[in-house]
Amino acid sequence: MHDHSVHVQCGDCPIRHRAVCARCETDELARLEQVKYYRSFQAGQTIIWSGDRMEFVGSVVSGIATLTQTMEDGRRQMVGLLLPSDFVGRPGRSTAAFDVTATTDLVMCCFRKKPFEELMSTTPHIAQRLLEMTLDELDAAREWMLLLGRKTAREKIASLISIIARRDAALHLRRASGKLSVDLPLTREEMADYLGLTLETVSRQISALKKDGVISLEGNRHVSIPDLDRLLEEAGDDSDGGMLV
Amino acid sequence: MHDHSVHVQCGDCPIRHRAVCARCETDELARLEQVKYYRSFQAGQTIIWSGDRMEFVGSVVSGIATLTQTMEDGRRQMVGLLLPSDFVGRPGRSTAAFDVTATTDLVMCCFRKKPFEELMSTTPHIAQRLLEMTLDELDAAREWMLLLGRKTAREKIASLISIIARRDAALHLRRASGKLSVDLPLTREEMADYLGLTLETVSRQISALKKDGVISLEGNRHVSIPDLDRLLEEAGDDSDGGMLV
DNA sequence: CCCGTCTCTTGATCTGGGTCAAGGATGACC
DNA sequence: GGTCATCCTTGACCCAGATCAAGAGACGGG
Repeated sequence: MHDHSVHVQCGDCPIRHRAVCARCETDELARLEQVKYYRSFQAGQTIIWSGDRMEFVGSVVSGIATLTQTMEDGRRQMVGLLLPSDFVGRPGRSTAAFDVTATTDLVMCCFRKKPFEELMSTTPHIAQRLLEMTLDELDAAREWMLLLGRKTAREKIASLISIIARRDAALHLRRASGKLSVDLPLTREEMADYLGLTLETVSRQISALKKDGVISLEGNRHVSIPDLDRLLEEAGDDSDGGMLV
Repeated sequence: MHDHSVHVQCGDCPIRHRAVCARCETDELARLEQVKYYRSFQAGQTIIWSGDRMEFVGSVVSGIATLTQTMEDGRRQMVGLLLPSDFVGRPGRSTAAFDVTATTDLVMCCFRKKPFEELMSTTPHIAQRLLEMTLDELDAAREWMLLLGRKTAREKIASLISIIARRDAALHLRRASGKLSVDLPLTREEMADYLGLTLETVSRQISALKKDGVISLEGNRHVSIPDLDRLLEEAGDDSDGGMLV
């Protein structure tokens, strides 16, 4: 017999806590537990190729993965950035529509798709939670579309930094810890793929923001933000209120 | 007592057929029927402003609506194009994230949000169908991101025409009717907002595609496509197979 | 039929970001 | 500490698409 409270805590598997377990019942958990497994990937390794048959869904436990789309001539656009606790996979679809790649070493908590779908069809909470998560992703994708279609290179960079800062803050529940700083988990090239720019332009605009005192760098990947409002203004977002800190 | 078969047909209300009724039961339909109502909008009228409280969900019965986002300085990006049978609204959210505007005269079939959500929580099929629709939208948004971030103006125009042709074909179940032709339901400016371009560039690229024989125009809004494969090639999509015709 | 309003086209010019090219840092490994 | 590979920066130049501007259709209303 499973101990309910242990399962609600979910150990090192965020999906069960965040996506599935909120108001779970013991036997559902037991069934989930039976089909759950972990997979590790090395930095740079492709997890799923676009068009592949997908036989699992899951969530990121640690590390970072990206969702990208590539044209025949090599032009590449990132269409999703997966941080720990983010969900991957589409119940009801048999093939992947995009490449999923680990950009750092990565651990995922996976569920075989069939049993997961069966569970979903018998447990309304799961479908509802997934719907909520998918709607969040859709909103994020639409903000991203504004960025890609209408923002300048400088605004794109400022937006990316504030997006990462926000997700970071949400993830670590870090509160008003004085100075705000973020580690960029992406190379310049990955940022370029995220933003629809070239890596040279990314580099130039980061240098420009640094020169203008909007951000400062310690090493290539660590950014401090002396004035968050200033950064948000540079990002061209309409007032974002107290999302951060 | 409701006649089940009538409700499965759904009369003039596509949501009930497409989103809700697939495997419905009589009493669910009766409950839905009680909270269902129609609203008409004139061309150009704003249906919902971003940030507004949203007290209904629904689907487009006839006409066309757009989802747009606008920056303070007026730069504008379309982030959704709603054709008949498309769903609007986010169960679980209280405020709208984007402006919804009728670009033609429009009829929507609406459901008050509260009862719809209650129905959703008691009827697994509804949440599952909505999840499926939302995943479709997310896929479309991600294709759109590739277009916005990486395609040239010419590719963007060719993509837009093929997207509209595809949706049109799906909608009207039109089969190999000889020559392929589409009505563009958008002004040049709306196309520009869709594609992240200016209206002048849209006009120029349409002229160029016409000059090169990829499309031909009858009037400003009606496009014929002599060679679909040629158009898809211009759009830069990797092989789309027999999605059309 | 004329008038005003929208929508669309086309031309001339400008510029943000792409492209090409050359190094400079950084860090892992021997 | 040296070597190699990866990542990043900066400069010079160019071009696709934006901007500014003028005018041509299309169309509904009086």
